Amino acid sequence: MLIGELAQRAGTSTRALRYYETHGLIRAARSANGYRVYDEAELPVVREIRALLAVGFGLDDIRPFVACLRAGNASGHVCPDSVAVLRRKLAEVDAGIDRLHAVRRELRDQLAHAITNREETCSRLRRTAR
Amino acid sequence: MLIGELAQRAGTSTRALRYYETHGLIRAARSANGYRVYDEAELPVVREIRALLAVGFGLDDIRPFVACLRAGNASGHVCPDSVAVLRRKLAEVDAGIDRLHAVRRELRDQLAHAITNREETCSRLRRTAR
DNA sequence: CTAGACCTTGCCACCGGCGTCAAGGCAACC
DNA sequence: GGTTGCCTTGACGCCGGTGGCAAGGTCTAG
Repeated sequence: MLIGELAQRAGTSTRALRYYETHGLIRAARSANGYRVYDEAELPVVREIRALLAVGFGLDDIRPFVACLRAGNASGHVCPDSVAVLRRKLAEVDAGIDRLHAVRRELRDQLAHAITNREETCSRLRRTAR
Repeated sequence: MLIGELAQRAGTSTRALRYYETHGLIRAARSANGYRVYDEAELPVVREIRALLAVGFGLDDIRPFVACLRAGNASGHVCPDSVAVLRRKLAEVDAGIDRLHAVRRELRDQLAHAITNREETCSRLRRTAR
């Protein structure tokens, strides 16, 4: 399988595949003319990468999942390193949610305050506009 | 007031202040030797910029708030344009929260699934490790 | 006079996951 | 042999808010 076919079957671009390779996530043999030749087993690896990227993982986070898949597991999630990353990401997401809630609260307060004070203060703006 | 003093009083760097200036957010007169000279009124403007940046606004979003402050309002939030930005940001934050909740759900499922299947699949990894 | 503490403009680096050329080689078909 | 369509490496762009450095001007205290 050449890079174009793998890209198409995995729903990504050849550019992305080369990028994953330079970062040690996928492997390719080379044919006589220098073309990358992929084993069928790379397809689930690429799909795993894409799925994890879509969830918000970085390439470094994804590495243990790939290693887990290569070790013969049906899922890349079942190995200790993967689980550790999953736990960490879950904590990060929780922190992100908390942060966004804090931001949301502040935005709501500011918005409420702005609307309450709109009448008295905007008269000044209207004078300026004239 | 020179740029160093303004930076210190606003809790930021001279580099940031020059950046804000190139993006039309703050203003400075020039002294005979070419130094930027800031009016006292720039201090609350810079503070507003910093506060909004900290909440996650981009410089473009901040512009209407600055204009509102310059129009003489005690708060930069009370003008229609600012309110529109606040509303938009609030919607964006809500969307972000929803997205993170979806990610969180998926992570929890994957984590649960990984732990459930750990025993049967990790034996294979242990064999590989030897 | 000199050291050092300001100030000036300008440009490169960063982060991350690519997109998008550029310039070229190789394969297959008409 | 020319066109088309694959492939190769390499390098720049992006986004946004800085940090940091270079090379220089300016002001002040000792």
